Amino acid sequence: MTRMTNPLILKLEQRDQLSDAEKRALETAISRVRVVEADEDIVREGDRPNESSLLLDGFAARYKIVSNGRRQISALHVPGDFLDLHSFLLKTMDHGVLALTTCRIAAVPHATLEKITDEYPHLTRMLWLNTLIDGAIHREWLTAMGRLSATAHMAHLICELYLRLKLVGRAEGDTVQLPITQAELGDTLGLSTVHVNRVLQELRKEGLIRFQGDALTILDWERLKTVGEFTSTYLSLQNEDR
Amino acid sequence: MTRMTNPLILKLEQRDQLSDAEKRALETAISRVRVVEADEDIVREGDRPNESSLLLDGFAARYKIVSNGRRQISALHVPGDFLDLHSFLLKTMDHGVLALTTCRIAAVPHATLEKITDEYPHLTRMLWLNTLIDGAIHREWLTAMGRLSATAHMAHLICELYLRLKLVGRAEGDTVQLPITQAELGDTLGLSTVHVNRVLQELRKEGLIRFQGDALTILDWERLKTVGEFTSTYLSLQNEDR
DNA sequence: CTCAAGCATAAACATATGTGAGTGCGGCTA
DNA sequence: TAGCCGCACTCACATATGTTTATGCTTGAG
Repeated sequence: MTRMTNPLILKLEQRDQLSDAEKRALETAISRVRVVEADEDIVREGDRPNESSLLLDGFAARYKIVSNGRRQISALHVPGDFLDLHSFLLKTMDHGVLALTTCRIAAVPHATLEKITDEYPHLTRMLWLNTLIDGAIHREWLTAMGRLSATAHMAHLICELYLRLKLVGRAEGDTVQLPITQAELGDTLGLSTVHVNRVLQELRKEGLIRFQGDALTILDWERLKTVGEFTSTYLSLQNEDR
Repeated sequence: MTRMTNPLILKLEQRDQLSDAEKRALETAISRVRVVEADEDIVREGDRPNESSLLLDGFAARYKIVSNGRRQISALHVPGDFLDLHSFLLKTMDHGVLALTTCRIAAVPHATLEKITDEYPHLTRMLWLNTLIDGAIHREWLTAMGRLSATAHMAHLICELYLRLKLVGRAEGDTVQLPITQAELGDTLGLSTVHVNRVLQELRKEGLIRFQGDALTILDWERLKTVGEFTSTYLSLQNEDR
């Protein structure tokens, strides 16, 4: 294959080996690729998709709007992530998915996923695993949101995003491109933009990060991890039989 | 069968029909039943279980402890819930599971689960669905925690627990038994016990609930739903082909 | 080259929720 | 029957974070 490796395969192979047949099944599962511009919806709350979206390039967020227009982002997605694999079985979207930047998105028909569950038990487990890691991240965010200070929470999120981006080859040394506004960070952490700004400045003043434009640089990984009480267990980065 | 229906089957059949063979496979998947006393750990953080725990009776919570001893509960479980089905594929527990009351727990060996994924594709999808609903609940909690007031968040939680208990036959009219302390509610909502107390009193004063001892009564479902901005979509209560 | 838009930043002030230290009730247990 | 313990509940006070409003970059459109 001359084409760049599918980032989903990159991500799954981090967790367990895939056979050639499984990789082929994944590659051929993609029915078409489309581009969604920044700030557009990729899937809407209430939709009943008959395919799931795999993010090939760009950043996306799952979100929900509550009464007075406030928004909560419940997941941030990087290349290689499925945005709504869960819609295969949950059927109705209980939240929307938004492109934070221009996104390249592959469609995987639910009929194909069903066929995979019939014919490839191990690959099925790997897709299931993929959604379980999403769930583990949700739990970690709950803990951070409920019991960490705003500063610690932000440090935690930065640690996670840095690792996840590195995993799919999106880090250059200690730097990653993170094209996300402070307002979006606020919606992710459950904070106001003003407080996001305060907290980022604190992390900068402490010499933990640099964040200029979209370029986020980790200046002191160990201390950042300590401040954010970050341990990577929940990301299941180990390669083992699944 | 003279034995009372397995609450897991009750729960799954709400979402899609199970064949007799699938039900039998589930029933025989249970290797043994044990009892765990209140306040004891059912699974510990760091464990690598070779079986998953199905809650037959009682209340349990997934939790995580952060530095200064603070605790966050990331999931509350009622009969019929799997407590750590995810450990089948995630392998290492990134959080603990605690019995809130005396619990009857069935063990389902991971080897049996693997066999199910090999032989029963539809049942596999139903188990996968089960973990996806856990994930949907996590996202809902994130939204409530990040963007709702403490009062609304509490109202939301009460709506959810009432529905989930009703679903497995644990409601008598508008009343459910909810044996959970205010401190535990605080660890669930990310609040102090003092504030939990304030918030519960407000809901009582508003005539929305009664909460005496363990008996929680919904006095005004519609207004409670409004206050908590509650919609049940995320619980996937529809029966459909999956 | 200019303007407008979006974004980061700032300061003053407001408030929801946390903290610490207690009281008192009800139910076990000896 | 007494005493203890866990738990719900209170009050006074502390503070992390939100709100409002404004300023000035930077960048892209025209």
